[in-house]
Amino acid sequence: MHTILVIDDDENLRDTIIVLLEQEGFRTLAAADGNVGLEKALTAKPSLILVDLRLPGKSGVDVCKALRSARDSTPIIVLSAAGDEIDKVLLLEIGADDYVVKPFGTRELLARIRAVLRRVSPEAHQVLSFADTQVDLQRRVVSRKGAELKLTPAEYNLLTFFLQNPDRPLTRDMILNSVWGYESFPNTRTVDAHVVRLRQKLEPEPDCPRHFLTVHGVGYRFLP
Amino acid sequence: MHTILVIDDDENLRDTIIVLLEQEGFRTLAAADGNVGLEKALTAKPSLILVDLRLPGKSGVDVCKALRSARDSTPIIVLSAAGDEIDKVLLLEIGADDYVVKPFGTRELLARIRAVLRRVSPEAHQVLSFADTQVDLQRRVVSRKGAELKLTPAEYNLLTFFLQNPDRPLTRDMILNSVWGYESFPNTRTVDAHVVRLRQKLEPEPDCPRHFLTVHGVGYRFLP
DNA sequence: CAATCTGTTTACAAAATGTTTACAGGCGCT
DNA sequence: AGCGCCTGTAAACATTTTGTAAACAGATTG
Repeated sequence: MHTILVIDDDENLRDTIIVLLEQEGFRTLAAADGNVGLEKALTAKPSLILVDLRLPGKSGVDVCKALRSARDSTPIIVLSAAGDEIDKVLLLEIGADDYVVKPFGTRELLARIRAVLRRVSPEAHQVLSFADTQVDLQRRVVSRKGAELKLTPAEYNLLTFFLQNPDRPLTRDMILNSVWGYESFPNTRTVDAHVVRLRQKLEPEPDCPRHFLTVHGVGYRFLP
Repeated sequence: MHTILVIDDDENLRDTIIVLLEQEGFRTLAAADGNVGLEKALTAKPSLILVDLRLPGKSGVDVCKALRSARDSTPIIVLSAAGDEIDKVLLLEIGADDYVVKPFGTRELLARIRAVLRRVSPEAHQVLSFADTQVDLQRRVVSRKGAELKLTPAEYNLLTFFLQNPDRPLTRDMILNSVWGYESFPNTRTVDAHVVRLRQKLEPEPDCPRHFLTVHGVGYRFLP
């Protein structure tokens, strides 16, 4: 999970951003001025830094320069007020990765953050595999013997749930709650139907399952 | 496609640059010291060389001199640490084409690389292609089997977004954010309509898409 | 070995999702 | 203003997915 450091002296804006980021599942750190910000940046090793250009104490530019000359390459997105003369070349030279002009929309900010994070920490393709099957969780692609398989959303969700809970008997209720969620109340037979579909697509011999096992009287168990 | 050789003894920086370049579609080669670098430069014929000034063994200056005296005219961009006295005259004399001072931003580096490559091989626009279609990102021109295709701005933007994110399911929201921007809030159906238009203009068989694939329940996926 | 319980499979209709077409407003151009 | 092209939306249509029921199969128990 990513931690994002927000350095801005405007308490109101800072809190707004913090709340937004936490809603989106980021961990956050905050600093009200450049010195504190720089210290947190160096000690807490955030994944990304949002820094205001104008700050009491050290300016945003100073923070960037200090970080980069400490050979720290944490990605930085600069926030700049509408009035500020934005010298793009300067920003790039001090090692900023992107900038956003205030006032900015939440979607814009999030999109820029995600874009920078994606660019910096590329494709740590987490690929789970069992037998001759690979599941690429990032790309949402399942392949067997090199050939891509088409899974429906429900099938894919069920499969990832099995993959995350291998080797353990799972009751139909546990599966329903985790895969379908607490809001929907489908019949427990639904689980069976989908297990059948998974077996047909993923088991070498669908009639004699070797991975999606039945635990009589209990539920199912996935064996990698 | 261009191959870029990176000669730098700082493993961290080297890897960062390599990853960046590969994300941008360059092939890469790496070397940690001047001797290895020189050898790779001569044997692998890269399109461009990034070389640190200070290197163990042969310095960056030595590498340049050696290359040029071997009548090799591969363009060279010199990387220099912030503290280094940069003697521009020296750089020009040894045949460097540009230099970048550390710490530099990723965008700056890419811009310089593209500028040098463009200067050296002016014909070589950055052209992405898939199947029998070429997309010239500089000229914003799309052609198929030599004939120019007329795309509207929205279609072109959508196409380039797909080209830059191949092989990965993209949700309608991601597409909206990236292509339409953060300010506008069009209906997600809008994406569908434009995908249809792209398919009609670019797919050999628009009813049986082979490149702009639907991922049911998720969004779309572009397959080169 | 029947009776009973549990799991499997098939088929199907409802729901969700995606495609296509048509169209009206917007924008630039003459 | 008039024209034409681009675009977003809506509505009709098509397809895929999915939950359920019912028939079937296998396991368990007394």
